[in-house]
Amino acid sequence: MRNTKQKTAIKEILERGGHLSAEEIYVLIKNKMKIDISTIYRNLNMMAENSEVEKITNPEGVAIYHIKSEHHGHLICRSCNAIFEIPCDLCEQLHTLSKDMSFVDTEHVVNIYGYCRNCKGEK
Amino acid sequence: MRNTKQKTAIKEILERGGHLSAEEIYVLIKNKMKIDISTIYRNLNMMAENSEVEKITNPEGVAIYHIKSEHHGHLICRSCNAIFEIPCDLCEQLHTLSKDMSFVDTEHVVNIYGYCRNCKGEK
DNA sequence: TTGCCTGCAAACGCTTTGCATGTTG
DNA sequence: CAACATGCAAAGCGTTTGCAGGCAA
Repeated sequence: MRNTKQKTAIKEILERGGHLSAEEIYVLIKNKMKIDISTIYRNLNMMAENSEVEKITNPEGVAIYHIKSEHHGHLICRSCNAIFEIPCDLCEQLHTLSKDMSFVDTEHVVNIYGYCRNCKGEK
Repeated sequence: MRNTKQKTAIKEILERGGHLSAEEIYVLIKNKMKIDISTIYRNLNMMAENSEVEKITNPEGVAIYHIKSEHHGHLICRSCNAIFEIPCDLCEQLHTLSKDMSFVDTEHVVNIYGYCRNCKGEK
């Protein structure tokens, strides 16, 4: 895997810690250098295969990327689409559940949907 | 919301208890009657708004529909894409977590990815 | 210099939408 | 009869892919 400035730019943005779509990353980078969104997808998918980043799907079906970190859950705001991380103390329980179903678990996702502190009033 | 045979057919299929994409529902119905896939999408989206069915997104980003039931989690097989339900005893904990973040939770999703009993050998 | 990476453009798959027609209540 | 649901076709959107040229090693 070769180093390019596009690749570096994508990593830098993700290392700020956000949860971003390819489109959002694209907008942030294209002001500063020439880049195509297909390059972003290609790099993100590679990084996901290398387990450098994690790919989740938001309620609208759009892929969201963020650097891989400790097991955690997501709070997803139905109003502004913000995603917050929450610590996940449930790993053991989920692993046990899987074993009960003779299922080999490689990963789990805990998503809580609702309204964040800023959007509470709206519904 | 008016009754039509297309609507009835969609409901009947979902009431068998599966987790299906619009395409899969379409294939099952079109052998028996004239139906267009847009009709299926329109009906599923209506039912989702009425909270009759639940809409989740599989790892490939495809919408999957199933009748709304007790809170539960999903075991999702990365090999054959089968989805199994698991009882969810975690509701209270998730609700507490949300409150700690001053987040108003309306719903949560617990997805465990891995390999089901049939596909275990493959990875 | 070699071969991986990029930009560009086109294709792809899932989902939605506009419109004329058919069906329900 | 009026309102709504349907089929059809086309558009929309996020994502992927083929290809020729460019750049890193």
